[in-house]
Amino acid sequence: MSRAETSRRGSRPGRAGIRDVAAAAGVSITTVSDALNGKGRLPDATRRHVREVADRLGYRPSAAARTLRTGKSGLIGLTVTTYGDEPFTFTEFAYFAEMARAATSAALARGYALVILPATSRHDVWSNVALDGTVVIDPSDQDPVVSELVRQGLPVVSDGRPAGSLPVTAWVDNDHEAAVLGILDHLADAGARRIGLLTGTTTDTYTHLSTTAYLRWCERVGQDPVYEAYPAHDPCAGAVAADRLLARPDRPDAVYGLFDPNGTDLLAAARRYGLRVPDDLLLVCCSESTVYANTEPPITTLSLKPRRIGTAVVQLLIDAIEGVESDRPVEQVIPTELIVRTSSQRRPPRTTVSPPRSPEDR
Amino acid sequence: MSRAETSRRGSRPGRAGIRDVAAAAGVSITTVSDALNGKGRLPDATRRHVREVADRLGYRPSAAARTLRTGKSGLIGLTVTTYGDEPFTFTEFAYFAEMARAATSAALARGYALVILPATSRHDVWSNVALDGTVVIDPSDQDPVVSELVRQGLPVVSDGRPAGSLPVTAWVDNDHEAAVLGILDHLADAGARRIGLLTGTTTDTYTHLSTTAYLRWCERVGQDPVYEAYPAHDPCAGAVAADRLLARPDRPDAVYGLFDPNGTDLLAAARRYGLRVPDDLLLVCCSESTVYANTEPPITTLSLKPRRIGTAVVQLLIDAIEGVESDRPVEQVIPTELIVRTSSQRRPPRTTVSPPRSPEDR
DNA sequence: GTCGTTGACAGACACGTTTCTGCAAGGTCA
DNA sequence: TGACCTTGCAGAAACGTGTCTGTCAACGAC
Repeated sequence: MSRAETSRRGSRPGRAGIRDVAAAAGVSITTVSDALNGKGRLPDATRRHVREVADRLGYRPSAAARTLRTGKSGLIGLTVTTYGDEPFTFTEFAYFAEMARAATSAALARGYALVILPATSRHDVWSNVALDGTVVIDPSDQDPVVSELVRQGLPVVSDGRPAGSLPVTAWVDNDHEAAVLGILDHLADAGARRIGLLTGTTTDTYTHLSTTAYLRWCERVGQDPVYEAYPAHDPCAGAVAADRLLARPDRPDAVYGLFDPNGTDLLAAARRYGLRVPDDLLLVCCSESTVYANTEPPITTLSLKPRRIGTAVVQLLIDAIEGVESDRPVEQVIPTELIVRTSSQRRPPRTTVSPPRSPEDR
Repeated sequence: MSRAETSRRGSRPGRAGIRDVAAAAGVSITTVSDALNGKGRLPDATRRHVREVADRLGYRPSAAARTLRTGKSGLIGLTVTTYGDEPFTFTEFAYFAEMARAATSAALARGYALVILPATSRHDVWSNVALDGTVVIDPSDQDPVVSELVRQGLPVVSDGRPAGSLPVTAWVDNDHEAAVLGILDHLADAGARRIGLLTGTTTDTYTHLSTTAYLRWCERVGQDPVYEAYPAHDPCAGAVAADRLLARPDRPDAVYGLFDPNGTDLLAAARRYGLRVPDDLLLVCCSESTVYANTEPPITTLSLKPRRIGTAVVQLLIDAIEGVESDRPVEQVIPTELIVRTSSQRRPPRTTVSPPRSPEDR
């Protein structure tokens, strides 16, 4: 009687509130909440009745109100690095796309959604969204965003071992040094005498670790380093750097490229200089792209396993958010995979250059 | 005196509320809110003082509370299509990555953040996040998610002209029919006599429109259609389909591939059959990838301009959210760009197959 | 001297949930 | 038969903002 069926003045026609459901079902707000969330102690009949009424009214609980009350939003931030003017860039395209895809998928499977955020400290955007935690990709040393998030008590998991004393909750990374050493050994085994490196000028951990590992390997085997660096976010610069590397007087007979497009860049440069791959030049690059299976010749690639990384990062983050005591280590090293193709293998018996055969020959 | 300096029992050490700021500044909650949001009528001295105190306390307004109060969350959904088991997939990789990048960038520039959501109607995820509006990529006919969102009164902008009578707020798309016709004419001009198509088995609008345009073009010029279809989300199937297309007795002398990896797939298949590109086979594919500038030979590609599309979609959506009366049309057609490279041009004077020359020859 | 007007702020409510506390009815046991 | 527990549900207090309404002092005009 005293209950207001009109659910106050501001009742939007398209949005039914929990009060409307309670009124329509003839029960209290508490009962509706308990029935829909599977809490409290209610007989199944009441539970079913409330659910049926809620469905009929098309009731959707307000995410904002739930977040305000429970303190959990079900949202995870995904922070990506920024280069120069571009407010936001997916460098290492296929890597990031795959990683983001796996992360999104893993998050959704546990009921969370991902919010894409820039690494810049634009407070107005960061503070406008209620996050339960954040995934940070390759944070820089003393990253202010990470510090701020940690200060607020939010868990932060990073893709990439944090440099310095960045206080992240957990991290996942490849063993980049081991990967580079493995590739260099692989190339040396294939007969390379002077191995060159195509690297980046940026200061991220991946570039730094890989370059350092290369330099140390050179020192160990007594080879002079032969490398060219370029800003990795500029695709044209990569082609130029590949060209420079092969134009040097101390031209390498094998090259490892740290970034995704380096394979085609190096292949094109090799063609310009009349170098045959793999006869005159062995080639490996780090890439997640499948195009290298079908280039001429197919190019050996190093996969960083972004899907495993994306999945692992999100699992760790959600474990931390929910306070789950999982048996997952908080510092995970994901093994890389070297996909060996023609470009890094000298053909042991030198066959004639065979013209492609049509399937009828088989 | 009666004011509680301890800000109630549940005061988290890392989180200062608006009450704490008010108490520390010696003013009321109203004054703090007005000072920080630039409303009300306050002397500049008070405004500055409040801001200074808020900064000192590291005050960040609660996004959830603000959303609950104002009804605006500053979040935009980005819905991507789902294929089979994969809960979530970025097909047409580079296209989606570029589109998402541009959309994120445009949204951030206007103070919004993007949430990645699956097209499946998993209500638990959708209703857990407060959205101001949604971008839908290539919605299917009678998409239940779109209907539900519209029913809730949320604006929905689609990338791709909506099929049927889907009630979206606005849409942006390329003129796929014109693009296909342009490519077919381009290939015919280059001397193609029988043009084949590599297409998909999925029912999305892009595939449908492109295939239909191809069939109509064939009918008009009196050519028998020569095409192979495969599930676009399976990369291996693409290679097989490319092989099938070139193995047919009525082998085409030119092929257009609708999907990103088709270029390398077709190139590899052509090599297997001993077909030279472009001499024996003209090639064009739809792709945003830059690898086709450096393949041997470079492959002509059609760009759908995903960055312009991503930007336009977000601008339209935010205009609708904010009720801005912009002069932007609610149905936008973005022109495509054909990047003509070697693979679709017969060399007018038939030169000898020149071995790659080293730069010293120049 | 009183009355409207304006500036500067405070009190209180509402947003829509979740959840703690509590109450009545009915069953069980000493 | 009362003490006590369980069941089924209702009331009301938060969560942290934004904002409407109202108060108090100062001030000029009649």
